[in-house]
Amino acid sequence: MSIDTAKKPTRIQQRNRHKILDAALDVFSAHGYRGATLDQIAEAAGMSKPNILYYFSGKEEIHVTLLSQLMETWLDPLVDMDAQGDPVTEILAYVQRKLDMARALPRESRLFANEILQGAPRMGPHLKADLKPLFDEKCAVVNGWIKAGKIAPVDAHHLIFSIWATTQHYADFAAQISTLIGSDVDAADAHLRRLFSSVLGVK
Amino acid sequence: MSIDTAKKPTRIQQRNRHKILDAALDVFSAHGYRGATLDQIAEAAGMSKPNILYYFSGKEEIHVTLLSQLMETWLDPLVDMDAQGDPVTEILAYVQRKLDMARALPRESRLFANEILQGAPRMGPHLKADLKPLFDEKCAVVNGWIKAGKIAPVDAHHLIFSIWATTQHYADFAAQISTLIGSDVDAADAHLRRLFSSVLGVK
DNA sequence: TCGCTTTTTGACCAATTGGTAAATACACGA
DNA sequence: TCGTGTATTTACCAATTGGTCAAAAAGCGA
Repeated sequence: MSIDTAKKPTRIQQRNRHKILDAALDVFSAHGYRGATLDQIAEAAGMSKPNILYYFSGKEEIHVTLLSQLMETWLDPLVDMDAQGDPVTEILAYVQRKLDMARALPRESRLFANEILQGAPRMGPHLKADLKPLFDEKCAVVNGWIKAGKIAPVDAHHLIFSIWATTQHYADFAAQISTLIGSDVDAADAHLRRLFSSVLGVK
Repeated sequence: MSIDTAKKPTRIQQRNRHKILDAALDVFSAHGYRGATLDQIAEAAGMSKPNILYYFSGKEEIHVTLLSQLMETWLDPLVDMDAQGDPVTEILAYVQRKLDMARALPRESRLFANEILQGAPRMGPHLKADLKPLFDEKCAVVNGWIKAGKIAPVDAHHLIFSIWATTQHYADFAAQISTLIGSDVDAADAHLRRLFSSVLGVK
């Protein structure tokens, strides 16, 4: 019986699919979609290539599965930004959550960056369907805070872009950063806190 | 006679090498090193694959040539930051130059981002040899400005990282940005000016 | 233990890839 | 116009790649 016919997955299936996805995340995030090979993934997973293809219908399905899973956790920090909370606190907490996530999940960050760099060929729909509504909603929240005089009049779109750029930079450009400075973890936190609190109008 | 034996290059050689590098920049920046194929480059250049290999010894040499050429122009905006000028003016002008460059040379930005994302396998030496000294020098300049009380006490390292991240983001993540907002060019300029001037202590 | 399903593998394949060899077409100074 | 080095192409190759198939192995309920 084929695997995807809506039966409850075996414990072996769960474990192996997870092993494959973890190995694939290593390989895809390091080499990009085209640069990754099924043989690399198979070796990293400690399984044979045909066995990989027993659990996934092909290379692309593995990649798409990773991107879909990623999209969920990737949006969480922004989802949690609360329109009812204190604006500056909320925004700075969002920055911190993004930074923590980039540090905890650097492979996911690079997988995402790779996909976007290449024009989001496999994630365009996801961006429009999942990210855009959330982005618009939170921009509206920020603009509401501005109109209420709670924060300085920044451009909401570009404020969020700046937060994404500066936080993900530490994961995506780690190779560059590590050749320029020894890892200086707390300094990044403090710097970004200072950067964004000052633009929001905190004295 | 082989090409690289230190004879002056023919006009045809110059033109074709340039055509190849331009085509390769298209392909490499869109697909990454491993994802790019010589056939794609050949087609984009309007030449046959063996003819490409008549001008370059292989795929890797094309890529390395592009990265070397890029490194020069890539550092220019930072080189021009003048320790003798007005600190805030100098830093904001640097931000603007980086932003202009990301807009004028998005392919180069993505080529660079691709290389760093994958751990800088072909550019590690360049980073240490060219980028690091310049980076250290300019960090010292910024720290000098801070000690002189000319700007607020920011972390020089992370300030520069933030400038790189926010400016290059517009080139590297263009696919994402264009699905979230219609291109809003001037707003990015104004936003980054506000962001960095506020953190530098400008009221 | 038996019998059936799930899981795993070794052998294989067609397409693509980076690269080569040799022959041909071309430019251009004498 | 001719001859020599330059430029280009056609035909090809070995290695790699994503993927298939049938057979073997391993689980597992009865």
